[in-house]
Amino acid sequence: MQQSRSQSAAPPSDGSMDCKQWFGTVFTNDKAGMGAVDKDRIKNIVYEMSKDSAHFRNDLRKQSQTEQRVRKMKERASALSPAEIAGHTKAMDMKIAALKASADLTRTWLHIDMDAFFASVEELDDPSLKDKPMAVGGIGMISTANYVARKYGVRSAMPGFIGRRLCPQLVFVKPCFSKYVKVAAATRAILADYDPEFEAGSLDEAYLDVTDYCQMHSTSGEAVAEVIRQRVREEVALTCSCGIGPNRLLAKVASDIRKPDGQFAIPGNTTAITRFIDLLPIRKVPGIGKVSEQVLKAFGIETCAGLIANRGLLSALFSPVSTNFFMAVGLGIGRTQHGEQVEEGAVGRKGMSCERTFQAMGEPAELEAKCAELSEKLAEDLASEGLKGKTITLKLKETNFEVRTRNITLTRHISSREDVLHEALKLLRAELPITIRLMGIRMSSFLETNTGPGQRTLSAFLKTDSADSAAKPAPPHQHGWNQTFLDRETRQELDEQMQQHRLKQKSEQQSIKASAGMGAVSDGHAADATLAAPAACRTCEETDVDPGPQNSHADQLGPGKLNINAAGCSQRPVLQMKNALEPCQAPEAGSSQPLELTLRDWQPAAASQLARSQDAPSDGQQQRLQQGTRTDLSFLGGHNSRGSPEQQQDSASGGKEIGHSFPGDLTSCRDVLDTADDAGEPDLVHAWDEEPAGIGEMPEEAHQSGSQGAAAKATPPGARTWACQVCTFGDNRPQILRCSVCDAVRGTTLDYFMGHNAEVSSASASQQDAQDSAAKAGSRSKRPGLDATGSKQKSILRFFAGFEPPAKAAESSALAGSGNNKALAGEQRASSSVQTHQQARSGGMWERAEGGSWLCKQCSEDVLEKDKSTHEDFHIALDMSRKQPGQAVTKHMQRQGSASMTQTQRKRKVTPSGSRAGAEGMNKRSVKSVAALLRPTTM
DNA sequence: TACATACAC
DNA sequence: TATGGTGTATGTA
Ligand SMILES: Nc1ccn([C@H]2C[C@H](O)[C@@H](COP(=O)(O)OP(=O)(O)OP(=O)(O)O)O2)c(=O)n1
Ligand SMILES: [Mg+2]
Ligand SMILES: [Mg+2]
Ligand SMILES: [Mg+2]
Repeated sequence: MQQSRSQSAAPPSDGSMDCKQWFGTVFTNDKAGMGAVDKDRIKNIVYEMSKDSAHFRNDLRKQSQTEQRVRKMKERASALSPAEIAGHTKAMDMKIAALKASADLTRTWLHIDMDAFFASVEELDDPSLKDKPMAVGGIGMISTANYVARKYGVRSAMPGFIGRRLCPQLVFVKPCFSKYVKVAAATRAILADYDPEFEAGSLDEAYLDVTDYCQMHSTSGEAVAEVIRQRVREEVALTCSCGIGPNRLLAKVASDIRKPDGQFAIPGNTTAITRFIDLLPIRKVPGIGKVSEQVLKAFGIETCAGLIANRGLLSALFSPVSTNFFMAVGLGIGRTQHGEQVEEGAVGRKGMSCERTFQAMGEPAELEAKCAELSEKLAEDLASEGLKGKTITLKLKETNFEVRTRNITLTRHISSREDVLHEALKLLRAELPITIRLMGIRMSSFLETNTGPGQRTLSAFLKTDSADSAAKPAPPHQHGWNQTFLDRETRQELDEQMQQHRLKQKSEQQSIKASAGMGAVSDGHAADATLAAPAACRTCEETDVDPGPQNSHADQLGPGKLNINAAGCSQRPVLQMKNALEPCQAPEAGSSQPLELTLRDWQPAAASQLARSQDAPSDGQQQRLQQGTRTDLSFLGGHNSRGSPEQQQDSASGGKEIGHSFPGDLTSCRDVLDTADDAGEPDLVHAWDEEPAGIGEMPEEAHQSGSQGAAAKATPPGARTWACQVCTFGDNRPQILRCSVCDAVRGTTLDYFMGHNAEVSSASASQQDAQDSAAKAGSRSKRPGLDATGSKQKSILRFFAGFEPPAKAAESSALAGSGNNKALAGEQRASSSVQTHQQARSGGMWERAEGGSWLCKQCSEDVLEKDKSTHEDFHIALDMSRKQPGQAVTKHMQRQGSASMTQTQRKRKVTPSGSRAGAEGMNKRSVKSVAALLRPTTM
């Protein structure tokens, strides 16, 4: 059948092009802020600087492969008979009909994406960068650039030296993930007010289903977007862009249209959707990247209308998965549900890896040493999550940039450094001799621990148990369980238990609340009386509560709920970095310092309160802090870098929706769409590139609160910080914390961590712990709006991967990733609960036992040195569950009054953004990245 | 299961 | 001189 719609006229080409011409597409494709750039100039500069490099030759190699692929497809296409095409078209018509029938246009989704995120955060620290072209990264790699720099063609993933050539005045700033994580946390705290179940796609973006919110408040998605952007501007001092649409795909694509600092809505009617999607360049679709774009263009498909118009051809040439994806995209249909939550004890991730780029090496001894380093690091990460896998993959990138992966699947699951190294070395030796610039090790095929079908889970046990008696469930150790409790699996169960406990308490408390009013609040305060002055909490009570969010999430996290935030309930934002960071680690090489983040404070009232607090630094102090920090880190310039975390996200699977049947028959779905109803004619503006508006200015006062003690507390060299396992485990959890007392949703993992770091003096290690653990996740795979799968990811972060040795300057990689948890581990500290935690940890809870182990004074358990931290976390969690019978929260107090926050979200399966799976209701998501960004710009 | 690719941030 | 790190999905064998 004929396509009723015509694709944009793109002369089908043979897919090949002149070398230079093709290369010109590198870094010149559409990107926000690049509308006015001189693409030819960029093309020439990039080409000239790259043409003799190994990297460029690798690009050519890949390009020729793509061309080859296109040639084959063309051959197949020309061999198709008209009948075959007709058959495929018919099939697609049916598929389209099914998609339409299952489409749900009644939801309202928002996709929020921060503008030039890393760069904007750096501008907060140093406002003088605002009007200068600036890039976050290093001479080796740029993570992102501010909009001023984008005018010169500088952009993400571009080598710094090319950026510098494009713009000689380009200022380089090393990435500092911890700052980005904090800012992201602050932003998310705001988002949670509109959809407590929002899904973070990465550190800088999130999907919100505001359907319920809109209904409840009789408002529209656009209005909500305006409010959110305004709040982000005021409370976080950054601008973001928002896309509003009936599904995730459309919201995601829309968020890029008015960027920066803008929003764009696609109404939920077929007319509007069709108009929008038809003209949308395919490359704008998440999941369609450089290669897919090139292939599709070879068939004359440049905009999404072409996906439908050429449905028969696409069906004949592409796999069903891709074809379905293309049809959904062409119809503007995407997921309309949040990702599904990960089952309790299930291993969410599919794999975990560690890789590093370094100066080329080929010496076996060196290679093996590198392998050992990676094994160690990976083993640590695996241990941090209690994972054991049986497939080890060794990744080698030759000096010509060709990548080789070799893997082996064992019959048993392993996790130790020794075992990992042993297997990795075998894989490595089989490849010798070889000279490489990168090595990586990945573990996958994880052992699913717990919760087997026939296995009775601890939570189930407790549930039953507690249900039978009025007594609160006894803490695990009181049940006579031994130290196996400290194992990760067991901890997961403990987590469940805590959740159940909390749930129960919550319901109890709610009834109490109903009859006693503030009683609960008082109780909460009382619990922590020693730490804080309740007075400050008063303001909280006025905070209005959003019922929805609350009950849906308050209990998710188990123990995690601690509170955090030192600032006091009245101060909204969580951030307050005051004590923040202590760098979790050592000096990173070059990264801009973590401490600076001055997260602002929010409202005037809060500001005044802050001013009073002893921690609140004056503006002057703050500046000094910042400067100091910078200076301190300057020495980094050289070698290692380390990274920090970023964040992650999730997604889930799609479900089916309710049907919308369209009139008529589908022979020509497109026609149906065309004539389909609808009112509201949105004026869709297809102005993909807006002029870069500058980044929003912030009110001076927004820069007040700050970190104060931060700088002061430098972590002693060699000091190692530990992440609170209790709070950490459950990766992927979105980090929102809700104050059980006042219901304010503010904190985040960061805040969280703020209070949980404890230093362990000596200890070995690498401080990378923190970073490492941070998030690693971030994957992406599926086509964003649509995907379907769901896997989880962790998040991660780490960064600074950089170069090692010889190169004096290392670069670090910062990347973006998503992930949340651990990453931050080391960073901050907050005032309140922090102390509690620190006491728990460091305080005299340990006594030397014979044999080198330790005796826990609280439970008399004999614990090994390596398990101390976990054990401490166990007590913390226990403590919390007891104190807070009422609800999720644990405390609400603190010195100047802090709010207790309860973590709100839980992990979800993550479907990468570009997954093609599940055409209609797919899910997906996550990310991360890092960057090598850091090489010193010294050159 | 093994490997390479594509994609996302 | 110089081009990142982590993760998921997909296609093919
Ligand atoms: N290849 C990439 C892409 C992105 N990032 C990091 C830096 C970005 O600031 C952040 C968010 O990515 P975005 O794609 O959202 O880009 P920006 O936020 O920088 O810019 P925009 O205003 O276009 O959203 O992720 C990265 O490290 N490496
Ligand atoms: Mg962004
Ligand atoms: Mg983004
Ligand atoms: Mg795309």
